[in-house]
Amino acid sequence: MPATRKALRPRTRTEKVHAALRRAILEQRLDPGVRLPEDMIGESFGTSRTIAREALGRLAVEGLVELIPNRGAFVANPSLDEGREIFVVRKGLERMVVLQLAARMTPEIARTLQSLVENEAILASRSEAEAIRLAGEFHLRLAALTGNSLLLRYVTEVVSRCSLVLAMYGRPHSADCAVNEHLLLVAALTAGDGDRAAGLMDEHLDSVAGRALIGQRPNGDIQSVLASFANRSDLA
Amino acid sequence: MPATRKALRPRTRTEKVHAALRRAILEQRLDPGVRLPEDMIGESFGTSRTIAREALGRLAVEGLVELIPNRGAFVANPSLDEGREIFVVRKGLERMVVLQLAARMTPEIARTLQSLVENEAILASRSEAEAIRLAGEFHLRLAALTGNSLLLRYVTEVVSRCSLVLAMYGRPHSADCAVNEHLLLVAALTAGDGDRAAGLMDEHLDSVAGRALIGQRPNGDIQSVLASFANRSDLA
DNA sequence: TGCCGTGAAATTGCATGCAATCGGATCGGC
DNA sequence: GCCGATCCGATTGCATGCAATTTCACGGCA
Repeated sequence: MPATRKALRPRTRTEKVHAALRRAILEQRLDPGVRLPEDMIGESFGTSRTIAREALGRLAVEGLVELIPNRGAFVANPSLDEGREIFVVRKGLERMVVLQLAARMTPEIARTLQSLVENEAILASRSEAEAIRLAGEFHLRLAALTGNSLLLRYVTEVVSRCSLVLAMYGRPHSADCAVNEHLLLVAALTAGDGDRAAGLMDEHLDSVAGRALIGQRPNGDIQSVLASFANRSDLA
Repeated sequence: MPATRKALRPRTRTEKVHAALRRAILEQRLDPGVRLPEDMIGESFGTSRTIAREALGRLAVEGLVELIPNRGAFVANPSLDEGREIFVVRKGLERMVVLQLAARMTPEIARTLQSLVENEAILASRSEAEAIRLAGEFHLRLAALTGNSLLLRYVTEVVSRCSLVLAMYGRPHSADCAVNEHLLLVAALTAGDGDRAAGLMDEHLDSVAGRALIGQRPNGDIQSVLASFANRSDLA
């Protein structure tokens, strides 16, 4: 029974708020630089400040939130230079992913990859938020397939922050990934050609990052945004 | 005004305990798997459980502590497989470091590197804890010199966790770095030969990881260990 | 008008308190 | 003697309260 390993741990409120806030930031529902008062977050999720405070502290460790003592918490607001740094790291990490993957390619993984790109083409264009989420999803799946949990964690983080950077400095839709590029990549991977895959991945990421230019659009008030995320993370 | 810099942000107690605990774990003063009760930590640092709790939550995000809901916090206890995963990621990250560094080599950086290895040879063997700290220090400095703060953060994390892994599965002193290997590396770097440096770094890390074998030794009670760290992090 | 104290409101940092949950000891049944 | 149910102490999860700090508006003064 390889089904449920250790999955169903009792999640604490802190974990839920942490996860919900992360989603909200990564889906660009909370603009970079926006202030995140503890009171308001607690109120939005129906908890006390304590919970909000802990969640913010953890998000700060992840680099998604900036915590300034006695001043408050803010959605991370990376400079363009920091954005570039993040992309550099991402490229390095994703290179590891494809190399690892190509090295330990199996028919089963190959099949999984195939179905991945197929589904991607189908789900491609639904909602804006969905598109953003989907853009990173492929890369996350790839990382997950390496079986290296730390690598997955890091890739998750950089993919997240890259979409944040693109939200700030890219034009609209620049966070989207070209499906055909993914297709080429999968072809190289299933062929076990790690070097070629690494090259393709590099190009792919360059093409994503290359779209960085402008784009600015503020969101409405924070509370209404968080309300929708609070619903999703309702305790059963 | 007397040059009281405001650059020094006021550190919160949470941050201090967070940092102190991290040091304690990374210097192997707290053995992997050891339980970390909130009460005891708070007491050790002269704060309430609230602070200890927040610090533990943040350490969990960093992967240095495992947090089990309703059960408590434990010093991370990576399996041998997880240890290998961490080393894989570390090698990839440090490859980025040397490539970046070789690419943007300047006379000043070269000088810094030189003095780094020289000091290293001098300080090499003082105390056990110092040796452990020093082992990672060189790699951290390298990462810092890239100017990429995210890369630095990740390298910091993996170096930390690698020393933890070595504490568990390596023989004593296996966390130490060979100074002469560092010397060769610096030579390649200052020559701007990124590929060669990358190769050397790979070998270097393999030689460190290769020493993984056995080794087991529990530390005394937690409180006495934490006491020394509490002193260091006293608020001035 | 512009600048700089001054004070009040807002917000954070932290401690404490209480209910919920877990682990282990005890005890009874087989 | 071994195993499972039951209770109790220990510890966590979370909310609330209070002091400290920051922010911001106001008003005096040049």
